[in-house]
Amino acid sequence: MKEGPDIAQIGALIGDPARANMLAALTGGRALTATELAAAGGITLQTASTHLSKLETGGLLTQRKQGRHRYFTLADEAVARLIESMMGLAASRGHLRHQPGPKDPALRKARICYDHLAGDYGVRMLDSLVASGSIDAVGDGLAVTAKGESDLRSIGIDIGSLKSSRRPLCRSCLDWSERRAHLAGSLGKALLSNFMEKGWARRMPESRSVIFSPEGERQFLKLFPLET
Amino acid sequence: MKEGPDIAQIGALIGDPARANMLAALTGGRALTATELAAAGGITLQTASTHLSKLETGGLLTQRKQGRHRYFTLADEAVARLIESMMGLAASRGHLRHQPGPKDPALRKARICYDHLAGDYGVRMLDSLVASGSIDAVGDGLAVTAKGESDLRSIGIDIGSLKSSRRPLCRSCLDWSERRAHLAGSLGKALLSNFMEKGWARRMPESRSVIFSPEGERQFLKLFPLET
DNA sequence: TTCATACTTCGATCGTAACCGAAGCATCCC
DNA sequence: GGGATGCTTCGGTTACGATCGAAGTATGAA
Repeated sequence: MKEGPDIAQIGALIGDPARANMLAALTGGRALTATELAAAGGITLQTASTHLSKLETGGLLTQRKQGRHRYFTLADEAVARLIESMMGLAASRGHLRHQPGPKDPALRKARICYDHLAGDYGVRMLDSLVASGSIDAVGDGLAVTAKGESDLRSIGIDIGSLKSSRRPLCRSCLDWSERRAHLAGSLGKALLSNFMEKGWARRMPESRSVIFSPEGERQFLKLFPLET
Repeated sequence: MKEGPDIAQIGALIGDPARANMLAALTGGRALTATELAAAGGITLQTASTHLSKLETGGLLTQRKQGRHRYFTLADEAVARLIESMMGLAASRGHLRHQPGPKDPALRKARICYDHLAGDYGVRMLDSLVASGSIDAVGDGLAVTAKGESDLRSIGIDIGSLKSSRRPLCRSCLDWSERRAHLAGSLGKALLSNFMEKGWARRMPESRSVIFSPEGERQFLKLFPLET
């Protein structure tokens, strides 16, 4: 029975609460320093340091020195997907870190998932893109249609240049709060940065929440209507 | 930073080597007894018992009493997917339980992944189905075409009845040995059972290996040719 | 009933790893 | 240079959980 890859190492790395919290914080997509991650994990800097080196040698994180800071990121999009899918499973099994509180609503409405939009608004956006025929949903897979390509160009997104990257253009990502798919991949990322550049939305510091301005919200809801 | 689902619980469950081995064994899709799982985990029956109850209350396993036996299965296809994707990640990070040994080749060639065919043959089958136009690959998603529906019917698989199940018809599943996608979902399952009913292939006891008979292998390779 | 098998629960041991205080480097600023 | 900040390494404590022996419960067989 000693065959195949070793799941236990990765499981154990994620299995420690402090480390899990740090990883969850990094799902926000931002590179964070050791000190910030220590706070996220609820531990002292020394302890965080050893945890971080374990996560790095385990291949889940990469670090980048910048001056006297050390910035940590998830090693890979694959890691981000694993974390998100574990969140999905955990949510479906009722393993919650706390009961839904007052801070949750904003998070459920719109938040960052690695580098794209998640939560109610993320799900709505994908639904709307599919309903309008901009994106073709086949099974689990997503593809931009010709109509979608021109529609998206009109709001300032060039599909052609996105296609050239090695990263998949569209990918569906299971949303742990909505339990439905939202849009990941390079297009998901491009859309979110587009909103932020236009000033429609901005990130909250120290959190994964995404806040829409009143005008941005109006535009967003108009651009991605819900058909009833 | 106390927001969202608790990954650590699930990670910790998978993080113990004995439990990880038991879960990996269950990825074979068979229901296994506590005694068999104890052997798979390399531990005594008492220890296995406590592990199994933890896994069950954690929502990763379900058990079914049958006489004086207790049969355990993965709770869900979602759990199976998580385990497989962790295997993929572990393999890509070089976390191997042992160096490739003499027993590996059969496993790399064809093995069970929950309930469908994986390994070299699994990847080949999907490639061939896509190349022949039986399956449409859009991004990560897969869909059966009209041609595929009739082709598959001719080998004894009724897509119509599969569609009625709640489970997705096609799903791509990342193969940890080939690092490419193979076919999962109810169609993947149906194809494998079709091969076994025809006597083309059978499972090895105590292992995830799938062994093709000489005639079965001939037929399989003819049915799913590799275009060069 | 008696015995055997399959499994669980109890109790105790033991190892490992998480943790923090303190000290040690490295980098930046003045 | 001196002093601050960011992080790592060391050492020692502590706590949790994995482990197994032994005893207990349930099911089946004789």
